[in-house]
Amino acid sequence: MRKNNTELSDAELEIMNVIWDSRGEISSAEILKSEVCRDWKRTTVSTFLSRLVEKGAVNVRKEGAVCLYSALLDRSEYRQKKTDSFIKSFYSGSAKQLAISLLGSKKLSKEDIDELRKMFLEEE
Amino acid sequence: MRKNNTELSDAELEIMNVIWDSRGEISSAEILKSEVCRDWKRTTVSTFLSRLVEKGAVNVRKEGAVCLYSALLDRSEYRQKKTDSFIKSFYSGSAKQLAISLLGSKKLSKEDIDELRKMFLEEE
DNA sequence: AATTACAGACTACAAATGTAGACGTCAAAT
DNA sequence: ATTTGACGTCTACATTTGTAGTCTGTAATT
Repeated sequence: MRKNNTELSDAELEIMNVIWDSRGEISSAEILKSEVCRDWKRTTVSTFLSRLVEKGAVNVRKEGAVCLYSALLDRSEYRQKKTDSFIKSFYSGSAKQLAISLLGSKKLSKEDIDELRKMFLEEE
Repeated sequence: MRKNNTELSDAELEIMNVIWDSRGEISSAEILKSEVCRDWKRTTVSTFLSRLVEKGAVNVRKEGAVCLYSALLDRSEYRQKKTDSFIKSFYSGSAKQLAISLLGSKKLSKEDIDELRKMFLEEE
């Protein structure tokens, strides 16, 4: 997996998530079948795929008439990078503020909070 | 403050943050002086401002020859919306996963973690 | 072999975005 | 009053992004 400064558009990221989820190689037919692609035409998805390849985020291998795609861009690395810039843009760079916001947002269940608290306790 | 479906570009958001930070009215001269605008030409910033007004995110009032800008878009609301979609895009919709990632990311100091743990305890 | 059904490549095009020059104007300094 | 300087508006343009049609070749079907 390489470390680069790729930037993905929203649509590209959605496709990328499908590829990442596949862990390995996935055909465009498979990708097409995924939920996220429901509202896109075949050729639209193809365009996104080509752009992902252009950007070096994805590798393509031809198997007969079909193309098989696999991720080159590292998921955690990219996620981390985007999380950092997200925090910078929306929480003045304060991860703590984001954490507080999550806590107040009702997006965490009682169990989540309980589990997280335990993790927080181990963090000493 | 209105509730709408405004979407801001990266550059627009940076300007918007300056306006939000000002709490009230701010002139373009002031905005220009801010750190984020360091690498932009005056007219570039002006363009962003116009677009923010077009999008209904910002109100403009003329005071003599100068324009004074103030936020119409609600900051917390927008932040919350973007946080939700961020979590969806990068953490499969799991706020917990994001929280865990924050914990592991070294972006929280010991004190932060301590404080957060206390907040977590109150959350029962 | 001829036909049909996919799948990949190429081309196109509008909207959004980043970037900024040119021009006009109002206010301040001379 | 004239000049200078700051600021606002308008226009422009390249790039990126979303969206997809068409053309072409291969694969499966009859």
